[in-house]
Amino acid sequence: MTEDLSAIFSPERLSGGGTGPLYVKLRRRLEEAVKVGRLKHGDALPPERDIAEFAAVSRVTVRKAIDDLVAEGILVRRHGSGTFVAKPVSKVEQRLSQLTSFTEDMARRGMTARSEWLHKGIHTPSPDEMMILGLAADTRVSRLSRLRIADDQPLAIEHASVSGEFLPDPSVVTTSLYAELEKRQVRPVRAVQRISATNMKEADAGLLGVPVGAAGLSIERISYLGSGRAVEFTRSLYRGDAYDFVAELTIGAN
Amino acid sequence: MTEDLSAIFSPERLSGGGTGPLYVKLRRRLEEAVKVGRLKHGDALPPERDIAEFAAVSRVTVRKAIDDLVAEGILVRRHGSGTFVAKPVSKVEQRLSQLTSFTEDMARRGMTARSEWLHKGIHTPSPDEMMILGLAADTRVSRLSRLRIADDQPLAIEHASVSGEFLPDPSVVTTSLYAELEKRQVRPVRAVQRISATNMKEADAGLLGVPVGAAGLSIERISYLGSGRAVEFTRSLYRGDAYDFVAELTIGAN
DNA sequence: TTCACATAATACCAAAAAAATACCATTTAC
DNA sequence: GTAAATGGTATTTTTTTGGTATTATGTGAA
Repeated sequence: MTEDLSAIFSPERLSGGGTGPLYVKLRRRLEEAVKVGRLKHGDALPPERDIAEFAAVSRVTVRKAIDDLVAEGILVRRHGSGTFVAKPVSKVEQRLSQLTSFTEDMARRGMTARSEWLHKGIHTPSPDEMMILGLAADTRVSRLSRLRIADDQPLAIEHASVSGEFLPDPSVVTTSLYAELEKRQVRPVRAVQRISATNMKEADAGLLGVPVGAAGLSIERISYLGSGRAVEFTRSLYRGDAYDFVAELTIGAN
Repeated sequence: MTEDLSAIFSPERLSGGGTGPLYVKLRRRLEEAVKVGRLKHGDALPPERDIAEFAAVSRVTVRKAIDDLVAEGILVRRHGSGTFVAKPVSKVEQRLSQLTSFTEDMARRGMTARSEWLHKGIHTPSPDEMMILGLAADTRVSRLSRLRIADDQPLAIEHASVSGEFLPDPSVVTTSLYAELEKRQVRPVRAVQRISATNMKEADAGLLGVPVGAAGLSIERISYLGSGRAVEFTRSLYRGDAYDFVAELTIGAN
């Protein structure tokens, strides 16, 4: 995408634009352009060389102006590709995204968390997985099951299903599924989860060390790419009190 | 079929044609030609090698331009045969409805079909709808329920849920939901459906005029945009024999 | 003065995208 | 069946773009 250089970077505007060093003036112009919405989230800045030539300053000066905005998280640089306006991350989003991490959740309650793997494998998708992840019958799905343990007490069973396209080999996952997906450039930006109460069946109750029929907290989560494509489907069963609500989770980019 | 290469791909038009990489310019030319009707549906594009030679670029550049248009469904490639302008989407949509349309399905069995609306309304999404359609809690969903009647015998109950984003006002739907979505440029290109048997509950059995507990055919369908985004979620309950399978429907582009 | 430091310019490095080349696989015509 | 035509793909080269080290300059404080 090509910006109108003159509107933001014209030398006249710079020379007349307030006080201080050149790079500060440039930074103010950029900051303003983003704030006003002249540069929208996702937009590419012109190449540094173009800005420099247009504003009649050296490229390093341009870079210095951009440096500050990158440090503030307003801009994002990608080597060899360009500089882009970052996506704003709201506080609500940050708060909600914390809900997905078992480890952090336990830490907030003053517990130490670990987990034991029950299963990692690649399978033909079940009808549910086909429906939810939008898979064809001849594709594969990676399944990961683990027992979540807090303070040496088993607390939850977690079953994750990921399209094989995004995670061909589940054995590479050691701690965080999201971290592994991130490595593969798969970045879910949004998740919807349902939390409800259920009575434990024998197998689950046994693993969690509670009597059959005890109340459990069932959490189903589907996470989506920016395109709307479903990436991952996780069913978790927690020991604990019952409540029921639906939360929308937006995971901040970058 | 031979096209007039110079009209679309001449190097002069490319060098002067706007900004950006070569393949973007080429793509714009092609897009324009199809939109204006210079290339009509079914027409063959010239071979990639010819376009490349004529436009004085490499074949891979031509391919990259075509890639995008194929992804958008505007062009179709056939290995060893050629690249063609895709049929207008209405035709494609028709093929989807051929596989899922109650009316056509009944016609194929020699029955005359009609339907009675049970409900049309806009609602806050249920947990299921939020999960499946990927909706936030503060969005809306259109629900359409009807009784499908074949040869004056009630045969099925159908509940459709569509994201309000795609269908803000369900009352405008008279016969075909897909036709209405098509009007709004919403074109699902893929659907996954699950068909299974169930025992009828009292309410459904009453509507369908069968005894409580009679076997019914439950069909759940989710249709997706090309991007992978879920558009519509339909649950149908048919009278009839029982079978269970998962079907994937891909809309062929030729 | 002279040192310290911020500012700015020059020159070169590295990653990514764009484009070109060469070869493979499938379809169609004969 | 064979050969020509056509789309498919892997590899390489070139160009574009951000990253960094080095040098020069100006300004204020010891």
